[in-house]
Amino acid sequence: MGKVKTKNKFKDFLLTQGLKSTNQRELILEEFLRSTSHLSTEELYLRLRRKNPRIGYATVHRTLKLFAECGIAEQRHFGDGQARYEASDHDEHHDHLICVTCGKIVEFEDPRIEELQVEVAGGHGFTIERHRLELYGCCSDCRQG
Amino acid sequence: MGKVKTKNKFKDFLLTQGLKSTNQRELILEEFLRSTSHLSTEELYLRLRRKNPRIGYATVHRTLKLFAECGIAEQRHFGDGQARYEASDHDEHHDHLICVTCGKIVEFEDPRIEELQVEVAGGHGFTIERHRLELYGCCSDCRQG
DNA sequence: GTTTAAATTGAAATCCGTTTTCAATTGGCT
DNA sequence: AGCCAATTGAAAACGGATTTCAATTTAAAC
Repeated sequence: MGKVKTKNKFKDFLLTQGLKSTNQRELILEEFLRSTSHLSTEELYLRLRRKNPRIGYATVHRTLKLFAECGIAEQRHFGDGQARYEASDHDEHHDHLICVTCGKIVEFEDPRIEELQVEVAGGHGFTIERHRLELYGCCSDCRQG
Repeated sequence: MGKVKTKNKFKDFLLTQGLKSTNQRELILEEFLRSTSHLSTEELYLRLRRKNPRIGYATVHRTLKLFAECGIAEQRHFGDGQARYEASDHDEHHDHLICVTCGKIVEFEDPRIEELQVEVAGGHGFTIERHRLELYGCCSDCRQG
């Protein structure tokens, strides 16, 4: 989803929910979209502080939750105890490869795996609502390739 | 792995690490093995309290970490913010189906998925060290089947 | 069986990310 | 401009994990 489209979606969301457009919300969305994804609240907060010291952690936190609620961002957990947010492409789901050495996060998608998941779940009488697949390992850079 | 074997493994671990065999550690392992897996520290602590009020949360916490270190238990996170521990079968890895309605946790294993994971990771230059696959959905009981 | 040094215990304190509180400020309507 | 509700940010509260520390227990030495 393009940046402009995302911004419009957020604006619409605010309108329909009776919420207000504020300078902070615009700045936070701007920075969120500018940055490489998978940012923690803390990281985004620090980036914003550099440019505009008059912005509070609580506001960043609340705004990220709004993004998630509105559907333009998704919350993730990669086991380091921090919540991270990524811009959501929305229609297409993807999974993650995480380098345990440098922390790099790569997104991937594989329909064959998805299909098998549905099959396996069905075999246990489950219908899948969502899933989480994370592969932890070592990237080529860190294997001195 | 049988209970007796597991207990021996833990005893060996304590010996080789210069740690001590204590009544608490025995009680905790006993209860851990008795219970259905995927217990949180809190849950295990409460169960132990019922039978023996003279056992502290900190000790349960520390002992579970010892179990993990020793290889007889594995720590898991299913997104409710609590760490859970399950007895490890060790050689064979498995993944989880989680019912979002009743919380039931079912283990499964699928070599075809594992294989595809290795393939996909390789395609991105990654070697896999471990992975996490969780399918969240609704079980047949909860679909009033 | 005593002694002794080191490990263990549990209550309470601390940590750390998340979330809430609340008085002051701001947005957006009339 | 004036009003009311939403928003903000600093600080407090929260919740699970972890550590501290004095008292206790273990097990090896005597």
